[in-house]
Amino acid sequence: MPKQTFFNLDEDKRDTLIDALKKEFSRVNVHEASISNIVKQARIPRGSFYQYFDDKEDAFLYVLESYGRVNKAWLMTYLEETQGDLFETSTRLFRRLLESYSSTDHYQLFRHAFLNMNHKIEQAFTSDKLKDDLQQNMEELVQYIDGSQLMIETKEELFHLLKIIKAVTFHNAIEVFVHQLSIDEACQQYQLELTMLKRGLLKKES
Amino acid sequence: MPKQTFFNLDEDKRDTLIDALKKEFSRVNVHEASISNIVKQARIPRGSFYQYFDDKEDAFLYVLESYGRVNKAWLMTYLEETQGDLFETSTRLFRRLLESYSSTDHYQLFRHAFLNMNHKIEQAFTSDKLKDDLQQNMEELVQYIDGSQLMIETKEELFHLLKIIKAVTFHNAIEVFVHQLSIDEACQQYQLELTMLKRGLLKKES
DNA sequence: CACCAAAATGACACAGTGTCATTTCAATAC
DNA sequence: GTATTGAAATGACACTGTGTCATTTTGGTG
Repeated sequence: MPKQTFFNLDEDKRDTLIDALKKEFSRVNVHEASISNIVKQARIPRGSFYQYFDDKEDAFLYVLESYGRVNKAWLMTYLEETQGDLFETSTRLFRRLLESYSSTDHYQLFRHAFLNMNHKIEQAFTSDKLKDDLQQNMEELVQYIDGSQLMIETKEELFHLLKIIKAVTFHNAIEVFVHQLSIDEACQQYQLELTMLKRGLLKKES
Repeated sequence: MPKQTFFNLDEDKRDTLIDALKKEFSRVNVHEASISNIVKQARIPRGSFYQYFDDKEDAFLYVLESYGRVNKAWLMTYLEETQGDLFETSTRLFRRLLESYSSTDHYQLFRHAFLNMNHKIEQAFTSDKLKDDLQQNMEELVQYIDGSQLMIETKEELFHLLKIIKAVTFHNAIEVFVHQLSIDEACQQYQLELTMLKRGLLKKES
């Protein structure tokens, strides 16, 4: 966490600094990023940097955090917007996620943020806090889903369904961010895979 | 890639060096690892290190590579052993994967290798080389699966099924490696999720 | 034994981090 | 208007670690 001094900074100066951070962390990864570049860009003396942050890592995490909030928001939206068709919602949000990450100057950083997100969401998913949140939303959610044609009955199962969807989401997103798959293609694949999930793989006795 | 000099080294010396690399890269992550430590441990002069490797990264990738082969092997085994029940096979191999990664002195390194594996396998999955391999194995595989009770008919679908399984595998493995979930619990979850996938989520008209 | 290429060696230049003694600033008291 | 004081700013510098390179050693060959 940045030090109090950082938050005491007047807005202009802080913004300049944040911009410099984003620029440098977008240019290269954390370890190649140089504090010297940052302070040069932000036009602050070297010592000041350490007045604001513990170290490079600290600054990086701070910047990352701001994108982390996007993810949190995404997850929340996900839970809130999930009405009607769970799968349709997923596909829509998947596209939105990809597009929001793509339409930015700081692609590197976003990419990083995204890869990092896995850990974050993973944490969220395993943290007691979110489990509680889930528990609370569960009742409602289960209503929706029970109302549709899905075979989800217990909270346990819903939890695992979300986990599977998340896994598929993540892996398709990786293909976009790491392997340059086009968003359209990714969405198409994603949809296909969700359909398979929905339909299941066992042959119905006919 | 290490330089030729490295491969010319007599076995003893090379092994000592490799041990030193593993030790250092197990202790901390690549960026915290220090070449000074490595050469001290391996009792070679600093300059020699650069005779063998371009830099730290190069040495790291070399060591990682050796574990990478485990993954490749896993993937191959996966494709070969997949007979009878695809899902049963997956569960068995999932456990084997976790256990092989856990039972080692170089846990850090393994963890790293594993997280890295995602990229690797991802590459493999999107590389033309493996796609060709898959194409070749597909015909056979489709026979097996067609023979069982699964609704997989086209190569496309099989490809996506493998992708989904991989995604679920990876995410459960993460819970073990990053979030310290026990292997038994992970396997249990994994099995449950595969069952959901198999069964599908749409209510059958009854 | 002379010669040569490949490999070994370690001193050193260089880059980048984090510290710290000192200075500046701004708010409050008198 | 001036003194006081704590927070913040500043940049020189010590320190750590990387990669280079001129020099030495080694082992093989004519």
